[in-house]
Amino acid sequence: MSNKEIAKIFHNMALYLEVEGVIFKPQAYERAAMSFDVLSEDIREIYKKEGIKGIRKISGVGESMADKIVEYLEKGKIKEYENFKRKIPIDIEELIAVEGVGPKMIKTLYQKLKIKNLQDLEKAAKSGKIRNLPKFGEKKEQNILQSIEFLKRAKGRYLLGDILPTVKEVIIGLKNIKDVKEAHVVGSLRRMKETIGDVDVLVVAEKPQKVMDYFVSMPGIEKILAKGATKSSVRMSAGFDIDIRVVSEKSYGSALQYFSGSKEHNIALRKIAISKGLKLNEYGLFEGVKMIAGKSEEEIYEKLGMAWIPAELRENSGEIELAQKNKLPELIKVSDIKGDLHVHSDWDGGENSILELVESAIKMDYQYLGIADHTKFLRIENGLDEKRLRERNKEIDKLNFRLRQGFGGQAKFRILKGCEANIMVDGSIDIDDQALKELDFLIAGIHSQLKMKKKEMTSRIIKAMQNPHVDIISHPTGRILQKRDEYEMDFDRILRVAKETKTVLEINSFPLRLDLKDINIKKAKKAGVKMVINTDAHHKDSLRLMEYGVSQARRGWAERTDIVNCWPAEKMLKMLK
DNA sequence: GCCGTTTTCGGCCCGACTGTTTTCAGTCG
Repeated sequence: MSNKEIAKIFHNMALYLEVEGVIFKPQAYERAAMSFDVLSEDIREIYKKEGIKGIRKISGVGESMADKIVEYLEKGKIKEYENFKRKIPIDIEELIAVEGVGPKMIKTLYQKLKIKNLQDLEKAAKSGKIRNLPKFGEKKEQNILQSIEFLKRAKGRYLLGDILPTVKEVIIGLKNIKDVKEAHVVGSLRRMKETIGDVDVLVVAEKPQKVMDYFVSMPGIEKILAKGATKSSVRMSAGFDIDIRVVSEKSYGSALQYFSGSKEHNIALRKIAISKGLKLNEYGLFEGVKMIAGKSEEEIYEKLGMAWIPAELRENSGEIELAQKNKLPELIKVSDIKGDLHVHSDWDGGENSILELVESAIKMDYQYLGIADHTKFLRIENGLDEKRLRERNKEIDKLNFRLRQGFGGQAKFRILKGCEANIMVDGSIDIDDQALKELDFLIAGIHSQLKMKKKEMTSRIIKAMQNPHVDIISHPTGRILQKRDEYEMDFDRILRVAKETKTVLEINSFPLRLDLKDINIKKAKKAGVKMVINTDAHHKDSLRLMEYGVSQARRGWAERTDIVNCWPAEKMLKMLK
């Protein structure tokens, strides 16, 4: 997919321009990069079909950017971008990832201390050179070091949401090869972990050579790391590695099982095998030298005396014991989702009109869509005040009326009136009670003052949950993957109050958030707290991100009873305050 | 560099917070 590559180049162009101190252009490039990111059609295909005219139609792309895209598609590089890289030989992406460091600081750091990358920055900070720079001080130096520590922990891992779309295409490509019988992703990606180290793919094929030839010549490859007869490895231009292995049909199940992990799960399984006088490895399940299972995963788990276990559960955290008793949870699926309750329209900072969002939701077979625009505190997102909120509600009423007519008078699809209000420092909500009463549901979330002490932050959220209008807490722990940790808070206490006040906690599907995370979902389920899986989409195409939230819910053992947007609309609305 | 129900030029989401200042620049969302 060329979209991600082009988005990245434009994003980097924006960064270079910002370091240069150019005004307005960076935002233009950033906006275009975001368009590419959410575009459902491949830019290369658009160009093939409609030429440069089609490119110009992409939102935020004008004459100059369209030329640059064509230049990239035809020649593989953009001259102006290459010039930037030469002129400013800094790893801006790496440095900007440090929280508290922005374009201006990067410029100063380069000019005064020749800092080009994270390593240089850490060295300078550790030797106390940063504090003496103008506008810098000891505190800033400390913050930089702290932030670098966080980044280091995340290094070498990639977001599930960045990897999965590419790997899905790889699997489709492999399955298209004649005589390929099976192709499946394994490893942490199959278990849908929120971040992935590298990708492993398993293939069954008559002629492994053909598979290897195809694999090392796929689009999007940066370099071939190894090419063998049945095992190869490539690095994608997005940075991550994909390993492929061709296995025999009779060992496919055991190879799937073995390479899917987790390590802990597999160790536990092998111990069970030993206790039954058997041996389990990637080639099969053996009784002495006789292979008694291996073709499918199901037969391996069966012979080990348990039910087949969904990959998301394989962490050796109780799933094996339940599988032995045949009492595994019935995990939710994407197809169980009946609607999305956290979608931003163009009434706030979203990209699409309510109607456009609704059309996408209907295509996804949803029964309802909850519009949750920001409220007035978030000026940057053009948050709604009481007056504009009412105007928006009127539009929703009109659309609902039209929808009923379209469905012959039946309410087959409905738009729900909501908003994502802000939880202020004292736990209050940034908008009038009267306006809140007119909504179908209210989400409240924290968007400022993230660094409060544990006790204060806990009380702040608790106070919000005790508000009789607050139905849902959005992205409850506030983490941003690979950037910042959860807020300091007493999560167990928050769960108790959520249960008491019947407040629903959100599982935010945005790939950078995935908040609640798997462990917290499991805790919430255990505490009897209900959850909702939302996308937080700011664009109609982002409604598809639902898959990521569902995957984390599955990792957290969630069943249909735990997730309110798996319920029919009426039942869900009755549950909300 | 993009965009247009104030249209081919002149705008461009903007307030809060932090750390460093002694009146504000830089970052964040």
